[in-house]
Amino acid sequence: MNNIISKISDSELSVMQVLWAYEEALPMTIIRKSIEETSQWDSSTIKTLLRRLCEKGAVSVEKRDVFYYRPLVTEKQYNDYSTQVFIDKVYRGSAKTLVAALFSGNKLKKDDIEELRAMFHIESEGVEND
Amino acid sequence: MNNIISKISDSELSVMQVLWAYEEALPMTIIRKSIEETSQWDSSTIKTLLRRLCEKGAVSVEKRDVFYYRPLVTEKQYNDYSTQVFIDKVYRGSAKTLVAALFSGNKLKKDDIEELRAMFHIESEGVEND
DNA sequence: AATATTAGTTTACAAGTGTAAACTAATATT
DNA sequence: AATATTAGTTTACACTTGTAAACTAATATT
Repeated sequence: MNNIISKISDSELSVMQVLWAYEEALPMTIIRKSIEETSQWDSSTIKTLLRRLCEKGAVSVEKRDVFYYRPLVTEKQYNDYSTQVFIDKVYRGSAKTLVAALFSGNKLKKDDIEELRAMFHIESEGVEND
Repeated sequence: MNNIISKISDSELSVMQVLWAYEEALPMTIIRKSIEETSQWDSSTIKTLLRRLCEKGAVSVEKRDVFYYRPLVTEKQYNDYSTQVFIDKVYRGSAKTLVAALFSGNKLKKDDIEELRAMFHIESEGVEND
């Protein structure tokens, strides 16, 4: 699975994100229209990306009247894995260092911090981890 | 600058990280020895990576008895920028969503959370941001 | 001095990526 | 029915990346 995830390229990810945004398998038409809203890729490009995603095992196709494409990797799986890879690469594995950097770089707004503090609070009272 | 950073590849990053780990410009000898501790790259590979980093403007060379290599991008610049790119790509720009995911995925240990809570606490009392 | 090691330069080369054109076959629109 | 649009397949092509070999020149070691 992680094997599959690590092969998804940035352009391919954009296509996956469209698939993740809907609940059901999608035909080209929908994918194309959805992507046209934010990018100017030729439909040819989208077709290539879908084909590559299928080859990599990240998407399956189902023949109905037309092909329907369905993600085989969930967004959470992708996000969790690629976050870990990113943290290992840039922050030598320390999630805490990353969060501290976000905080001191003002990437977290006051409201965000309130929310996170509440989360952290519940956790530190109710659960033991590590 | 960001332009330069976005061109640094993963392998090249490993070389940058060696340069960042020292204070002064470094000759090949040191770089090679330092990298040998953790990877089995041929010294040829390291030379190629250094050359590419110079071409990209991420490293400068200074001729003394032998060439000395010096990073032109700081680790903080790199980390900040690449973190932003990552968050934009995966978390649609929301640093808070990323932190929440780290938290609920147990990537933060109890001690980390304590530390971060303390950080957040000071901030939310002392400073207004956004 | 002869040999081994290393720095630096040039060349290589396959795999992956971004981006698409060119076809064919089906479907929709006038 | 003729034409336009679209889905799907095949082919393309330059650029980047990981990884190094081959060569030259300098330096160090025996």
